Amino acid sequence: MVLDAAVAAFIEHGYDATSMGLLSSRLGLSKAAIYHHFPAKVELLRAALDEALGGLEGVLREEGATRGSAEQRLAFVMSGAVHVLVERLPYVTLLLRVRGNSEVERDALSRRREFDRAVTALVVEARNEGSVRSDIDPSVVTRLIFGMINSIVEWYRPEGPESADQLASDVLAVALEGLSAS
Amino acid sequence: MVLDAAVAAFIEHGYDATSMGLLSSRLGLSKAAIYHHFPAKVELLRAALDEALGGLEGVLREEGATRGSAEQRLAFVMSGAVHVLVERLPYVTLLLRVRGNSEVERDALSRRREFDRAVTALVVEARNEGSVRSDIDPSVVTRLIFGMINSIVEWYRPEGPESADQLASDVLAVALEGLSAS
DNA sequence: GTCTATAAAGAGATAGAC
DNA sequence: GTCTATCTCTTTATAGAC
Repeated sequence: MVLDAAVAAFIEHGYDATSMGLLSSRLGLSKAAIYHHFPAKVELLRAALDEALGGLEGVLREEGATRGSAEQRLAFVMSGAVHVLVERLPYVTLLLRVRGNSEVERDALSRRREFDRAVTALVVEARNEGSVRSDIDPSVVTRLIFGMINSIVEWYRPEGPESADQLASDVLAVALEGLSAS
Repeated sequence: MVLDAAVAAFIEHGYDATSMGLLSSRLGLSKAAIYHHFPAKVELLRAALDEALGGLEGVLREEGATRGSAEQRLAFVMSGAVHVLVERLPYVTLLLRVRGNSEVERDALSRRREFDRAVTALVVEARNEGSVRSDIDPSVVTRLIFGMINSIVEWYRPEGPESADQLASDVLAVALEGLSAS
């Protein structure tokens, strides 16, 4: 598929630095043939980012994210984010590289910030509930935890030894209990 | 300074996508003037990456990283990495964006992997010592913790409310004890 | 140490044939 | 649905004047 090849190239070289020429030679197609499928380079980016954001936003709409204690909902969202990240790895990887250099990128950043706000609200709830530590600013906690989760795109490979479920469980353990023994 | 302006532009647009023309207009200099200071675009990248890697490698050479229990040395290295990251924020940010698309980038990635290996060895030591949990693979633990630390470049701003010392202490707390209350 | 001018190559995108 | 050919603009880098 054209989109998957494009996303792989965008990840390797960055969106701006990926030329339609490089893309066409990777696909074994002419540049004109790519323009038959997508009207402009930026539409490839838009489609990929929407795939990633749709997955993350979907987690917040699931029942596990809206029912139960704040602690349970937070754990559900963290685990759900890990699963989306693994299942849509290239798309989420690309999303995390976006810096806001065009309208499409700024729209994606805005949706991403909305997701962050929802998670921070959940951390605040869990904190008021007494299940999350109250000695650190909630937005710092959210950023650190999602920094940990998002960093998975830098090294996780689906064909490797660790399954998505195992990874999600490891992330939850380290995030909730830390790396200290017992 | 030419290098600082270049690094800021590389961070915003990506190295490959930053043209010497953009750089020259930001500096208020002609392109030819930049070539008087640096013989090629890639030398700006090399200088910036060396600044970041030198800082991280320096942490491993300090006394706190070579003396004391593995637990103490690991905490020192984590805290030291946070401080280097804050003090050399643009350089480290650029380092973390490098993907290995040229010889200079591959050299930098290789030095970064060497740093990672040293930290993983420290985690293994701390684990054998009984101070780090043994139910999760040490290289996964290292990647998650440094994923958390490295993600700081995405949001930390020196002019903000949190000092580098406060941040380092928050990171150590979340990394070691997790986000759960008590 | 900085400039203007320019070379040579590559960019995104389109026209029109098949 | 894919091609070749082409347009126009921008790219890295250099030459040579001041």
